[in-house]
Amino acid sequence: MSDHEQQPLPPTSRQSGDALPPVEQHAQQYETVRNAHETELIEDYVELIGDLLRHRGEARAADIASRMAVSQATVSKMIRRLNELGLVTSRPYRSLFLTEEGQQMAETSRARHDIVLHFLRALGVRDTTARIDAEGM
Amino acid sequence: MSDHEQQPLPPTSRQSGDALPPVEQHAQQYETVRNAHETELIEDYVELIGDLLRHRGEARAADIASRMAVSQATVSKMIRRLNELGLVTSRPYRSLFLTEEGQQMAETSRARHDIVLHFLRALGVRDTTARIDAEGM
DNA sequence: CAAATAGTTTAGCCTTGGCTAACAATTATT
DNA sequence: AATAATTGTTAGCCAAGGCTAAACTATTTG
Repeated sequence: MSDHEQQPLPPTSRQSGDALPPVEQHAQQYETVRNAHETELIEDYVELIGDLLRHRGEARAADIASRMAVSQATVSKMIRRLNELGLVTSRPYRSLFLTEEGQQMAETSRARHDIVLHFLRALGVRDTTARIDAEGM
Repeated sequence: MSDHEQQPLPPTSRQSGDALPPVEQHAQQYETVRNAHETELIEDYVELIGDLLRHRGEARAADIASRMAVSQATVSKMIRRLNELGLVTSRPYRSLFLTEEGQQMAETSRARHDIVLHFLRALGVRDTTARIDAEGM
């Protein structure tokens, strides 16, 4: 039983009926997904902070907590992380602010979000916002 | 400072230029995303096992490890979980198999995958597979 | 201004999903 | 059959992202 893992297919598109993709490619896909997931949450926080700043002028931990349906403790911890990553500045008991880098990320993230939104709406999908966000598209 | 979190907007679609969605809705979106993430990895494993079974007749831990770019120890641990969840059956040094429930999940997962794929290809996107998988769409 | 309420932080716990290293079992090779 | 190589498991570590409970700070109110 050592005839495993051979046949390098033609590099065309594939769907599940077809044979499996070559190992390296397959592997890289999963790796990329894992990496994406790592930054995704961070981006969500940053984007939300950006939104709060734009619409409210300030971004308090409590708001983030309720909008994310997460405990304040969790937010507090996350803010520390964002701080370490140089994405936000925070002084205790004050509103958060985004650094240059943070703003950059917020915009990118928001832009990506909006593209999907416009796209789906252009296709005539109605009142999708919630679901789109929800399903993490 | 207690004028926070008011104005319940009309329940139409929204994009980032607009005001923020009402808190409960916003919160629920994030919750749904979190839940989705929890099952996502599980589904990936199950789907891959299904694919291996279909295309190879067997699904060994080692193959999963290399295709997922993950250590064998990780796979081993995961298999234990899948077992507890009643998704696979496994005997040491033997191929894995999917339970009824596991097969169900594999199919659903694969179907979802393929829909996105067909969709994008119908739009004329070329050689997208890798990227699609990769970006976790 | 004192007390109550609201917001923030800290400490400590839990689960997931990774890892490496060491060991065990199976399968292949000589 | 003995040895080598491959495969699988176990133990123990780590970081991320949740949680609750308790302590502390600020703000609002009586």
